[in-house]
Amino acid sequence: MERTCYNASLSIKDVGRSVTLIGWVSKKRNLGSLLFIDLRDRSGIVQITVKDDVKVPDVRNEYVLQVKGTVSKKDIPNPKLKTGAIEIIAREIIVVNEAVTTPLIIDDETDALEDVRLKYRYLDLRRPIMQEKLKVRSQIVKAAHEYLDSRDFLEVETPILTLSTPEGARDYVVPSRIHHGSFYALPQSPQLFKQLLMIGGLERYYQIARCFRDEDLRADRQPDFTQIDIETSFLDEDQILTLMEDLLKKIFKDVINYEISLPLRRLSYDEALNRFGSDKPDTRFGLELQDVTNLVHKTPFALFNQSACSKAIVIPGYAEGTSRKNIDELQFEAKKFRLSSFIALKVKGEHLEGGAAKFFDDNNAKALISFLKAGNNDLIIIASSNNHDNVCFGLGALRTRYARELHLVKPDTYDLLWVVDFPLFERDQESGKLSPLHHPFTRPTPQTAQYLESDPARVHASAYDIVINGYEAGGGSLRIYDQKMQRTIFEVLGLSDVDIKNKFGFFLDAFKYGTPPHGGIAFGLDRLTMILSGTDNIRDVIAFPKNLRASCPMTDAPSKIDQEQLDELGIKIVE
RNA sequence: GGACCAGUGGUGUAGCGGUUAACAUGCCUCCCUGUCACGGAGGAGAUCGCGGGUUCGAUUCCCGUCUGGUCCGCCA
Repeated sequence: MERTCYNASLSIKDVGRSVTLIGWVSKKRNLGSLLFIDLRDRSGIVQITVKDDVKVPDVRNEYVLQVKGTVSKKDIPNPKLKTGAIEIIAREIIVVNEAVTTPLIIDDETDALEDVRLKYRYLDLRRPIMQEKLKVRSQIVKAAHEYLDSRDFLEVETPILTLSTPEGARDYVVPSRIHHGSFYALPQSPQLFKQLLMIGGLERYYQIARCFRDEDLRADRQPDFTQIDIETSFLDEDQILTLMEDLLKKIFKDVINYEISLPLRRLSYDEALNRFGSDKPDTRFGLELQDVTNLVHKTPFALFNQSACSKAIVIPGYAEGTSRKNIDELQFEAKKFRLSSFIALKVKGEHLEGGAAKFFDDNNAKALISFLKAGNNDLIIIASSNNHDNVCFGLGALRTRYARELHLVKPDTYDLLWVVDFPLFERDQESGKLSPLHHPFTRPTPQTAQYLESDPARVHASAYDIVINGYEAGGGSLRIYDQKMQRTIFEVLGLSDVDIKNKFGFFLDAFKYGTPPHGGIAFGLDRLTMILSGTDNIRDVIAFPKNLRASCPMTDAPSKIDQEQLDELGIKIVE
């Protein structure tokens, strides 16, 4: 179709030019013998002015129009529009296609709720704000391509139909027609393949990789998501982190023109947990956790003096207006984070108020207030338990909650850091079983590898997470490249010989043939896009996402399939 | 698997033991030559998610259920 240019490319410099534009009717204002049409294309909106000497067909919202006319200067510009200084005096208006009334208002300020937007996603995507987010996503990918290409990385695709492996998330599973009773799995990540590419001598690989995990969804979690997946050979941890910092720097610069200063801070897992109560801390605000175990041990309060760990956070100025009810709500909230209870104390000058204040004599109260550097009207929250991690994670959750409530985070600020030096394993609190904190291919640190069999909890991992604004935006590690060590890890994790052989036999086999030391990382493209486009909803940065029940409101997937298909696959549905 | 919140014209909300179910926006018709959130006049459009219960009477209260969202578990 004939088209001179995009709407928003026109400016005062084009006055007098004859143009042909194509777009959707965003809005019309009919003044009788004068008609204004806001014509929207991907670039933006321009005003079409139709005078009464021009024959106008029936034009309604979201009709597709081709408009021929002349660019003209407006007497009174509209400052709200990029093209506000000009208008197009129409010569001819052609209706390319008609539209019925849309179920949602196509505007950044749409009033539709999310399920309506998802059902009519193709209309939702017409909203400029949505297109902007997809543009950010595309630009991140472009920056990654450019950077990684320039550093000799090769983009390689790995299978979507692959082998189901135990552990980790639940697999999405695909039945085999040729092999009845056998199933492919969709990859939870290309982990094994990218390591095999290193063994295959590729040295530097990347992929914009689709990953699938059949777990419950969240505001920042989809079952079908995308990673910028990277693997390298012969680089040590510092070299990998440096390379990846440069990639992040380019992404932030190219996409939002934001300079991040390098090198990024590194925080050990231990420090992150103890200071911020999280393995993905948002350090744009304070409210740090402080250890008060020794201080509160002196009080005659059983919770305090019988708990191995007591930590506190101080909420500035929050004592005023904090009622019994607020605290109860918070207690309820805290229970979700395995924090069975906490103590709230209000600071009034040099005294404490609140239920547990009676356990503090003047000296202890003063000591606590001065140690925490708490001021008048601050609220002190103390969590105590024999489980150190629960205290930390629980307070960490309350910490972010208060930061949100008190607006302690400035918008458009970015906080990037590495969390490093993770434990290799974590122990399940109920079953006591060991499981890998990262994944079972993570290399133990040289200093701690010796404890693998004797005291696995003591082993640390050569692993790193990139944390941006409190989101885990990516994670990686150096990988095991020694067959014997890989087998030992599987055994420590409790895998039987049969399991090891069936699930990882091909993988372990490959290690024999000169495996290079290697390591890599995967960035969550969806989360990066969320961060750089300022949304906390992952569905906003995916063109056609699933809802919380993992179905697609537009296509109604997943769906039943007919009997013929089931028969072909040798599958019987049990009702 | 669990907790919490919500479900009322196309869309988003208000309401409340008895209403002609309100408002905004969208939609339709008419008027309007400088609008840009145009304005003016009129109009259509809702079995108040579904099922049951309490009640003389339920959109409103109770129970169940479904749907959507937020969170916990889960996400190697």
